[in-house]
Amino acid sequence: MLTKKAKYGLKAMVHLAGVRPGETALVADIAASNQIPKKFLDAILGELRNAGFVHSKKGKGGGYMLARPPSEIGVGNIVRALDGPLAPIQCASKTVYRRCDDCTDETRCAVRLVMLRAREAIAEVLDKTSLEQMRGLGESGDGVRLLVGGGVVRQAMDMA
Amino acid sequence: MLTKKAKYGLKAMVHLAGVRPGETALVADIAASNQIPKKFLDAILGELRNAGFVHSKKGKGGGYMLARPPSEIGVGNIVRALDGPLAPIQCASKTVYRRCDDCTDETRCAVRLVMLRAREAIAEVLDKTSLEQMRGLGESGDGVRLLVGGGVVRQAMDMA
DNA sequence: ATCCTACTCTATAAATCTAGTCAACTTTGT
DNA sequence: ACAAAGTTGACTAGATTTATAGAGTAGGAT
Ligand code: FES
Ligand code: FES
Repeated sequence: MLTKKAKYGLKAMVHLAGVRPGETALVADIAASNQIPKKFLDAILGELRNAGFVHSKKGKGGGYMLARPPSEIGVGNIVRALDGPLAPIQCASKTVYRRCDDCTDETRCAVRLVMLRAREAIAEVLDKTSLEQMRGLGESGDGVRLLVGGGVVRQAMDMA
Repeated sequence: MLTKKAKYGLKAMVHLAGVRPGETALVADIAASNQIPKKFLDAILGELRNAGFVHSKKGKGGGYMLARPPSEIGVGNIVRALDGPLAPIQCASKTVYRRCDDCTDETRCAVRLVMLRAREAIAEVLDKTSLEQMRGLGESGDGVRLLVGGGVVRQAMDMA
């Protein structure tokens, strides 16, 4: 189960992907727009900054902005930065593998082998979806239309 | 991330799938074989019993046994019983859907739409794998060939 | 009767989620 | 140069869930 930290982080990133490039968004605004506890979002954006996903600027006119264009940011990596490995279990992770103390033969552990497949399935979805594509999902009329490639889409709008 | 409860539960179920039909396995034995804290496993098997996956018998010669043949038990349902919905986020669950308080328009929420796809991918793996098949994974020599005791099923394993 | 086994209840340590307070930095007005 | 206001950042703290341990209770076999 995704933690609220990751959920809020993703919502914030989607929000940031919606501001015009070069401009910043205030934590207070992001929090209000998405109904996220402000102080929690503070900490989350701090982690995303340390992980290199966003840049921050203090003082008047400050705020947060994406560090790279949203088409180059993978959803899976955002989740990894906030919630750790995608794999349901650490011994099935490819990025942050860690042995299970309680399994003697990892290569024949049924649980691990099933979860490896699950990890593959999750990564297939999350790592092949860019932040831009994810944002596009929410923009499309009724969520049925899929978008292809990284090229895209409508750029207008941002809620007031 | 799968909790340890589910991980231990799955290991216990695999163990139970390995005893001869009609016979029982002791909690102490399952715990020792799989290096699971006994008292925790006690509670886990209790939940699995309440969920109807296993039967228990007290007294000498007692223990636990599967309630149905392992080929009729889906791995996804075991996980659901212990850790709740497979979906990374509740609003993306099909079995235990619950609205997000913090999202105004659920049908256009980018986070939900992505997680809906993730849920689909996870369910595809976990719901189409039976306990028997999962156990078979651990039995096979190196994960490429897999034979299942009883009715032999050959199953190609894509990735590694 | 007594042994074996599942079951229940209570308790402790860690992680998660949320709020509050104050400190550090950056721009702007004078 | 200086003060003030706007903004992120860091530190503490309480409520809730997760993971584990201990002691003891209840039910069944011989
Ligand atoms: S090796 Fe990780 S669950 Fe068995
Ligand atoms: S509706 Fe659940 S995350 Fe938006």
